Amino acid sequence: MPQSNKKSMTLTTAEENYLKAIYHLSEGGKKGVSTNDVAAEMKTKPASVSDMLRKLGEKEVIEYRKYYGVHITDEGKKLALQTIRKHRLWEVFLVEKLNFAWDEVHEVAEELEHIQSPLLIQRLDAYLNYPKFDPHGDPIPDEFGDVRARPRVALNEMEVDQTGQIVAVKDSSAAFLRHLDKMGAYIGARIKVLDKVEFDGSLEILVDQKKTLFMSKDVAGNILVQQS
Amino acid sequence: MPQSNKKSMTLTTAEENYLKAIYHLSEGGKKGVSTNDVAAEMKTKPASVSDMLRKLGEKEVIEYRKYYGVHITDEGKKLALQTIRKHRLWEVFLVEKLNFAWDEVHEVAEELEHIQSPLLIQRLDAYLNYPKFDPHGDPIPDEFGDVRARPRVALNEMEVDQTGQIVAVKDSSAAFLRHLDKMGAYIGARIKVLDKVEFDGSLEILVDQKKTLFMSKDVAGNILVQQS
DNA sequence: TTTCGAATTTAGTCTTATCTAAAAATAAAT
DNA sequence: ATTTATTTTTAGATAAGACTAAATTCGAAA
Ligand SMILES: [Mn+2]
Ligand SMILES: [Mn+2]
Ligand SMILES: [Mn+2]
Ligand SMILES: [Mn+2]
Repeated sequence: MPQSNKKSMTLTTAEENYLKAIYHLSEGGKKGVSTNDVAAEMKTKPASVSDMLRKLGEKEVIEYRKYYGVHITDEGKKLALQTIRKHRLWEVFLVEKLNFAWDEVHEVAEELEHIQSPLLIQRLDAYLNYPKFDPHGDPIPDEFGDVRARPRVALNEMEVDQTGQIVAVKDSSAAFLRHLDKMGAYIGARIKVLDKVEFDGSLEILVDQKKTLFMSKDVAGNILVQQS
Repeated sequence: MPQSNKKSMTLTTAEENYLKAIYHLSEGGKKGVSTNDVAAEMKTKPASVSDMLRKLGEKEVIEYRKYYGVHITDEGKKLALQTIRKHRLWEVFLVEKLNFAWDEVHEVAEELEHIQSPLLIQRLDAYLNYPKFDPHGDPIPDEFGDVRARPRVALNEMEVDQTGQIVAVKDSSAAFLRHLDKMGAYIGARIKVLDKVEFDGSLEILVDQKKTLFMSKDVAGNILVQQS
């Protein structure tokens, strides 16, 4: 029998991590998420994933048809967004209050997001003054799982002379973030595309109307801009 | 072979909880801690405890001789105090920053204490301004596991006319703490013993030179006072 | 339509942490 | 010094979450 999710569905830490991965892999694409994709994202083996998918299916947070990938259910989406909310609120706390660098917060938040206490999150949210975005520019869902997304475009997609503001990064790895720090790029920076090099697609960018810098197409592809 | 604890010994969450329990049960008494005592403290069965003791013994954080109870080792004491430090720092955070009541913090801190991040604790400590005591008056060990204990006596042991200041509680259960709130007793309150009733050992206490209140011997036994 | 390679699932093993029931050891009482 | 009562340990089971190796299914190519 399927789990009667009358009231509250409780997930283990492992289940929360898998569900979050599935949610993220679902974003954009309408087609199901494959076992291999989940395994890659979670750094586990496909066999382990199959097992977990069965369990998540029984709990009705995903729709699971063997061999055909999974779709997240509404209930699952709500739970995933709750975990994401907690993750991002903790990241804000670490950066704003404990002076962590933005490349130091992810691993710790990955643990903190599993602390079970609605009161804690409610109070933390208030303490942080109800932030709308995390240190990487990602939106923080509200307690009902609603996210207000900003329209944004990858920097490498912009044309010469277009302007905007860096609002987020696609890649939150420490290596990438430290590279941005070194270059002098940061969330909130006003930018203008000065040139796009034919040869390798790299870009020349004007930052805050004073500094110009070059970045590879690859780097620019992981910077998200709100155009203006 | 015993775990070569050359450098850093890492414990699981369950192991940390058991070790903390053993540490607390060790305090005061010089004789070993019994399997049954640990089982009672951990709300698990003695059979489960035996298993865990064997594991903790192999990791050399306790000295384990079958049938004769356990003694915590120096290494074990250091690790237990580290977990206790984290627990109490988080409790301070919850009360001071997130406005939790002192009877609401224990369960959450019981989870937060297992987050693995030396940087996090170091920063949290600084953010809280290096507190020396938690919301229940218990001392917070420093990063080397050193505790500076205050001399203190249970309120029911005091004589009539003696004075002092409430500095801690022995029982941190929500029920007891809420009772203290209702009575108007709190950490830091200046008190004087006005009377000790022959009949049932209950006490009449003057609080902050203005309010008098009656409390049972049982309640007084869980209030710790620094005499003056 | 058959075949073949990749993706996926199943089967079986391992570790951690718990339990119940049974056996063994210790401590206490005759 | 035995016998008993209590405590503790062992044996065997279960559940979660991972793995490897083997079997199965799917879909694309021939
Ligand atoms: Mn996580
Ligand atoms: Mn983030
Ligand atoms: Mn704990
Ligand atoms: Mn405390």
